[in-house]
Amino acid sequence: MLNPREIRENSSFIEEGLNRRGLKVNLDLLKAHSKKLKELEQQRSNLQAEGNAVGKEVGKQIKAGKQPNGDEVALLRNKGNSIKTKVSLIEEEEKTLKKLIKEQILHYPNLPSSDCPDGKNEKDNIQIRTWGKPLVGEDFKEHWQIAEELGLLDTERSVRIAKSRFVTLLGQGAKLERSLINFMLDMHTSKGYKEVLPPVLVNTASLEGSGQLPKFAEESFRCSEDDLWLTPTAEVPLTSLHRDEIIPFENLPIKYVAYSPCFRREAGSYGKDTRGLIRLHQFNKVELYWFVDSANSNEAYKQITEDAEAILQALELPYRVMKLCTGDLGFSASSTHDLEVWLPGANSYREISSCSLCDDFQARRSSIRTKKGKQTHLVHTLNASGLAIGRTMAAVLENGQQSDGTVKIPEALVPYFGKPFLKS
RNA sequence: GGAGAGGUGGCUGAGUGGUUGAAAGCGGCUCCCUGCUAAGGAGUUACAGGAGGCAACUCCUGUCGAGGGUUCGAAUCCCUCCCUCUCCGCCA
Repeated sequence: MLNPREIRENSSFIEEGLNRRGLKVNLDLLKAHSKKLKELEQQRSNLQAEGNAVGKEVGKQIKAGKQPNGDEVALLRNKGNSIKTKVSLIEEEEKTLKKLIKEQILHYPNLPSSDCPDGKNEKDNIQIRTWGKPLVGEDFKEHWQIAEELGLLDTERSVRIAKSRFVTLLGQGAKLERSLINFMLDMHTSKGYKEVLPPVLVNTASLEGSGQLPKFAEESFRCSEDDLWLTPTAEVPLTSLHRDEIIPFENLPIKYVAYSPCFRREAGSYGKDTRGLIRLHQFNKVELYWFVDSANSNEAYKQITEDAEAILQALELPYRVMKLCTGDLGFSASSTHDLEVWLPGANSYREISSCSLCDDFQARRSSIRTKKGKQTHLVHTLNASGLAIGRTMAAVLENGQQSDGTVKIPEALVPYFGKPFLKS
């Protein structure tokens, strides 16, 4: 959430930031509303002070022996009543204004950080480094083909169970998925991340707190009978793990790693990536999440990205790191590095992790603060996929495929998978 | 699903209409005392918004699960909702 105070006092700065994201906004009206609200609040608070004094005076007089129904007390009562009427009128006005303001502010995304490159869409993203040597050639199969040939998954029967864009992993496929999850969790926990297994049904407040609501309701599955949604990413429950808390300063940074299934409706992506493991309504993901003091978030941003990259390196999967331009930035992020893994079968790089710095955007929405001395201030939050499991499996299959139809398992994964090759 | 109990500060727990943002205890912090430790003493210890001052800080308003209502005045009375706990039933 953008800072309401800043909107009031420095709206052009906010407008510029939103413009860089390609949002043409004029905050004049919002600013006027916000200023008006402050005025009303001040008026009301003055009246309330007056009313409190009247109340106290009545108490004093009755204690001093004045008749509760006597003239002097009645006069004060009248005064109290007239103040009350005025206050309730103002409160009504405040309420509508507040609602109006909140609705608008919740719809505005985070401001891009100053080092975030300007641009319209993913074509303007900037490659900042690459790792490994991409395999290039005509003969590489796509991962869904390999998976089918090796009997790792069943898409057709998954439609019977659920619908399209769901997958059932079988045999070695299921085991490969499980070994990837365990491998990633182990690697991250060994670096000081605390493992979390959160609820995957989350309430509206949680989705609002991390920025998925109110704007992206159509992207999430909702339980119609309850105030619960299927989480689209563990980022949601992890943010809300500390919602409405003041985290002791000495506890920062807090670093979590969570495995969770993720659910997305993928509205608007009909026809895209219809085969295989790339785009599903349900997929597994290991997520990294940091709560840090605002002074240390840039350093943390670098570290969390490297922690995600370490998995790709350990799995010997070539990748590149892209710095997202302002037009491609996610709603809550002020800066994002995408990790794109090389898929020789698809002959392209594919996003496998998104590492984002959210500054105080989620912290403000979720009211997550820390206290240094007597000063309470918002923390900064960061998140990174570490990694998306289905896409990692796709990458392992495509990069490890051999001419004889088997797949070589990366060495680091062998202790988890149990054998160095995948064959039918 | 049935029956009951309850939601107060970091925690335990008082408080049923009038300086109660809230007793007491525990915990935390600061200082004092003490050869060290233990014990002891004094003080301090919620959050949000706003006004004023360079600042230390001072002041105002709101907040005792949430929202309404009664009243000059509500943690305290009334209504609605939410949540938690216990017992029974059911169940992985």
